[in-house]
Amino acid sequence: MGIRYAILGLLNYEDLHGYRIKEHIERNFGHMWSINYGQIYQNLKRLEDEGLVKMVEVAQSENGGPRKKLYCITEEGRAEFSRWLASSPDRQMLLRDPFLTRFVFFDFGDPEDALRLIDEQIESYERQLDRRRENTGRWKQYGTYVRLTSELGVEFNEMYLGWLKRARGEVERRMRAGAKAWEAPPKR
Amino acid sequence: MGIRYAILGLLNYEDLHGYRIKEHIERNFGHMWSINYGQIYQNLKRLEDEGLVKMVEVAQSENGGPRKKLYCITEEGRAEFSRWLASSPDRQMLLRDPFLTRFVFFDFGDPEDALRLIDEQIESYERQLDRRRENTGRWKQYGTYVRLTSELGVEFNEMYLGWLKRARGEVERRMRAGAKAWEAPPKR
DNA sequence: AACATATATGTATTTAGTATATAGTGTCAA
DNA sequence: TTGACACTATATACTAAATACATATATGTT
Repeated sequence: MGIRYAILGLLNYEDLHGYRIKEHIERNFGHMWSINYGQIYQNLKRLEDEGLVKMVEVAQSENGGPRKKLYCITEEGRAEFSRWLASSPDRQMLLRDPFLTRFVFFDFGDPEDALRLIDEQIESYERQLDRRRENTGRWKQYGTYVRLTSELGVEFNEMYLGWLKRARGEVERRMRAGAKAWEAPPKR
Repeated sequence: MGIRYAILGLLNYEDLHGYRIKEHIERNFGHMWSINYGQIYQNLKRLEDEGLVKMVEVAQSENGGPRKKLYCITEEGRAEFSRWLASSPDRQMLLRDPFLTRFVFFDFGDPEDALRLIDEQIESYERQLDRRRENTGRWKQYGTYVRLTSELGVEFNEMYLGWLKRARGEVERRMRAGAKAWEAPPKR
């Protein structure tokens, strides 16, 4: 029930259709937020059933093309969104990372594999940090809260890159020292 | 398919049953990892069907009590775990936070509500940081990778608390200045 | 003509997460 | 002594989220 309110929140800014919502989220929250069409269209349908949004089908452009369903938030929608916004979040932050899930178990793995995976992460997050910094300007127009959130994104990225590089150093030093003979388990 | 390998990973250390696995995860990863019995028992069953773990039913203790199903990793299981461990993660980090989801939209809300929610977060993360710092010692026995991961947890927590406090200051200052008259939407 | 790309929506399936049911044992207090 | 509560243990039902796949039209390119 989080996507539901994120969509409702975006509709506070302007009327949108599914495709544009995905584009918007990708562009603005793409770092920590990746969303799928399936999730969007299902949520839009349900929001409409509940009367929190209204839908009008419109042509894509003068030249035709697939028609789009433009959604606009209703008064009921705004009221429901306000209630949610002021309510205390019921859950803690959720962080799930397929890299970290592997990393924490690497005492059972080959340090060389660990180094390779770390390097992949460093490269990926360095590119991400560049993009985030480029975008900070654009986010300012949305107001204080959006700007602060984007700053959090940058700070997180910097912190994480720092940790990755430190971890890399430790793993490499430990590997060179040959501190622990790593034994491959049987492959079959 | 992440929980599956996390369970397999824990079984590398020692034989475990469902209840103990949850306890283990809660104790050691409880900050960023919360798992549910439903997920554990389903995954254990499936792992057994696939021959990656073996199960023996044993009594709980001498005094009786509900019997437990003790799971142990097989050779096939170890091989499959090794393959997974060395494979490049297919997805990016996933961060989902019901507080941040609200925060980013607070240009449509009452700053006083924002302050209240921020204060709740600060209190919660300050307690969490204390617990994490207490635990760092215990984690060291598990090796370099577990220790590094726990250090990441602490660094993340410190960074996030810093951001929360800065954000609080900005919101408060902005509110006092009355920079923007906030208008409540119709409640009904 | 064939192919890629962009716009647009939708369904099906799998995985993750939440809630709740069940059941035995031990403990402490009213 | 019984009854509430906590602890150990497993299991199922249900909801939400995430992924994969399917469809359709228009534009530009080779």
